[in-house]
Amino acid sequence: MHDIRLIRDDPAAFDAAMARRGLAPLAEAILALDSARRDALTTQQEGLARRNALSKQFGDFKKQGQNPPTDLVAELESLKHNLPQGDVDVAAKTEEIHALLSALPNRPAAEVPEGADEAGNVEVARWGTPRVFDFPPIEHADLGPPLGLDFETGALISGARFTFLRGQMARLHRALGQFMLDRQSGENGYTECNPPLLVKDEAAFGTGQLPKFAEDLFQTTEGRWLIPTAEVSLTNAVQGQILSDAALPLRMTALTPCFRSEAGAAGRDTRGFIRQHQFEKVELVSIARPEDSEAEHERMTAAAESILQALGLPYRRMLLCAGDMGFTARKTYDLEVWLPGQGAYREISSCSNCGDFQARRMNTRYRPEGGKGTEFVHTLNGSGLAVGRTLVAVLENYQQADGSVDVPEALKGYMGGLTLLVPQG
RNA sequence: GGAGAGGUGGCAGAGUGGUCGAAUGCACCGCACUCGAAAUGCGGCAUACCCGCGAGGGUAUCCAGGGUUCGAAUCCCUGCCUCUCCGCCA
Repeated sequence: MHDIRLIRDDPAAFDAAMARRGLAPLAEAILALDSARRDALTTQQEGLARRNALSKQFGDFKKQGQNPPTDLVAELESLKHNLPQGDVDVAAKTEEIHALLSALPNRPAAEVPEGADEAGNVEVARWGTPRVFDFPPIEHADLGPPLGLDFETGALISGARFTFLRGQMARLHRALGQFMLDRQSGENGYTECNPPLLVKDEAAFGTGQLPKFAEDLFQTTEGRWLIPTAEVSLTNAVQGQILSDAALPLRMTALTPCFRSEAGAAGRDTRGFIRQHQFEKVELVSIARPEDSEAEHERMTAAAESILQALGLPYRRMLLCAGDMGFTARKTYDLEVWLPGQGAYREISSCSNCGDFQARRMNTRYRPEGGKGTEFVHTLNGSGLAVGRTLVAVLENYQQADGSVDVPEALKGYMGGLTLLVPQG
């Protein structure tokens, strides 16, 4: 959500920022609405002030046992008749401008590169050396089934984009989640959380899924939304709050299932475990002071990278261009892991600084120490990491010629003695 | 799911139709006293928005939304949430 004052102060800069996202100029229309709303509001407030004053007189007459003069009564009568319409007028204009503003994406940070889509993303770092295979590495979709990655049963009971994990594969999946959560809540200093997976409209609005992206979510019959990421639950944990300066930064992590309808992704990644309706992810969320959010973003990205490094998975860090960033982000790093079976880098984590964009939607503020009043916090979120995609990366990077898969050193303590995944039947 | 109680400022907690944006206590900030601190005294201390160059003025907010009334923290309805008891249940 944008600060309307920012648009009033510099409409051209606002339009320029939206243009980077590929949007047509909007400031003029917004400001016209804003001006109409304020006119209506001022008129209404003058009416209310008049009513309050007259009501006081009315009460004074009554208290002295006198009947209020008829012209006083008449004016009150007319105010009583007219004020509700003024309310409706103001509410309608407020709603109109709110609807418009809440559907606009965040302004990209200055250092975010120009670009319309992923082709404009910039590689800023690369870690690890892809392993040299003495046999042709295969994709996880072919490698996985004999190891317990059961796409058929997933499709049987739930349909496309659902997978059933069995035996050693289920164990490896669990090990990955536990390992990541331990790492983030331990060394990396995030507080482990176990949040609700179903949330109210307000929460989905706060993190930006609503009103624009409802079709990407699953909704229960009684109206709650299944979280598409724990970002929604963790970030909204501070909705409506005024935090103390000393409490910041707030760092939270959670391992949760995530649910996505994948509307609009028809035909993409239909094979394999990359794009599922349900997947697990360790999420990182930080609530930070504005002046610290830049550094916090780097710290968070490093926390996500620490998992890839510990698992020995080569990756690169991409700085997303303006056109490829998510709705709420002002700056985003994607981590892309090397998948030798596909011969490509694939997204496995996305770490975003949302600035005060979500904080405004949630109305989350803090009291700066020594300062006056309150200020919106900055929110950040990142995957640390997506468990399913990490499973894919482990399979493809640690595969052997005979179709077995080595368990990475870092996971051995989580595997109950299992050090090698072996094809069954 | 059934029955009951309740939701007031950072916290606790008064307030049942106008004099209430709201007593009091605690916390916090400033000043005084003090070598300093504590104690004490005095003063201050909600949020958002609108008008105004400013000084300042105004509006709204006592969970939320409706309603009654000239006027609602206070009365009525609905919803949400919390607590207690019962039922069911992992």
